[in-house]
Amino acid sequence: MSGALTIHEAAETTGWSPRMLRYIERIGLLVLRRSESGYRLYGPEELQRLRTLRELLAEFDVGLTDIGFALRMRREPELERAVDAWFETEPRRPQDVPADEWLRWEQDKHQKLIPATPPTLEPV
Amino acid sequence: MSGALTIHEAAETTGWSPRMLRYIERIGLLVLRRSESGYRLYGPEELQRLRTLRELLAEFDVGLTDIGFALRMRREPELERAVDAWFETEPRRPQDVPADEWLRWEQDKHQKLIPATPPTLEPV
DNA sequence: CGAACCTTGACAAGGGTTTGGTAAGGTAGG
DNA sequence: CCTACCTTACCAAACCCTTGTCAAGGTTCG
Repeated sequence: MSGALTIHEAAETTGWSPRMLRYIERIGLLVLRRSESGYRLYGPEELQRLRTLRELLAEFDVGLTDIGFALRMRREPELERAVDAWFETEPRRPQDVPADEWLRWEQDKHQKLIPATPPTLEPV
Repeated sequence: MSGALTIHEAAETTGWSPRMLRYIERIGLLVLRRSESGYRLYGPEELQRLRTLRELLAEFDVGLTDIGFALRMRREPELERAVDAWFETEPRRPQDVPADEWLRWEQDKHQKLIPATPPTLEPV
């Protein structure tokens, strides 16, 4: 086999395990070409996306299912519209929420889960 | 208390349990006013959003955490940008990728391919 | 005052997610 | 032909999400 990498080679250069590479394909985050005999083929584009995905998850402390949901919203415009509509109904104005209360919530939320990344949030 | 409902009353008219109403607030999906003594106050807008949220989850079979992630993307533009960027199939230039990898890719470009299975998936 | 609310915090059970491992069988290439 | 890879399918441990419930204490109001 020449050219594209097989799953173990892809695992080495991307930092994912072969098991996770199959999982990532299974949840729809990456569509892979297959060789005639059914082997997954990882080209440079796929490898780069896998590396970027890794950084994305680490940097923002999100999970694969989160990205899976983002994908679902992109694929299902109805879903995206429904979610957008839900967020836009009756936007609560900032002065409705005391600033210190809001800050306290965000601190609590992150102090257990995300030690590394500070929220950097703006009052909407 | 000026017309707003307390948590048990809100639970009855929205179909959520009091426990879940607190949970929904905790994950940031709803910001509630509080009475002087700290009681959560549910006004007509909150009640409507809670009903809509219920329908949203049921209709599309998504979870509260999914909506929580959508909320995070709205609050953290960096995250949204990163996710959007990942989904873009960016045009791949050779310098994005190690030279030998690119070479192997070029050599393999015309290999016969088996189309990937459509990304619609059953749960594992 | 006392009943019936409310608050936060904690424990827990059931189910889904994540990730690895292993097994049975097909494929690639020296 | 042999070895090392690949495939799918299943079992499993560790974790997280969902949801209920209970405890200790504050509030409302008859």
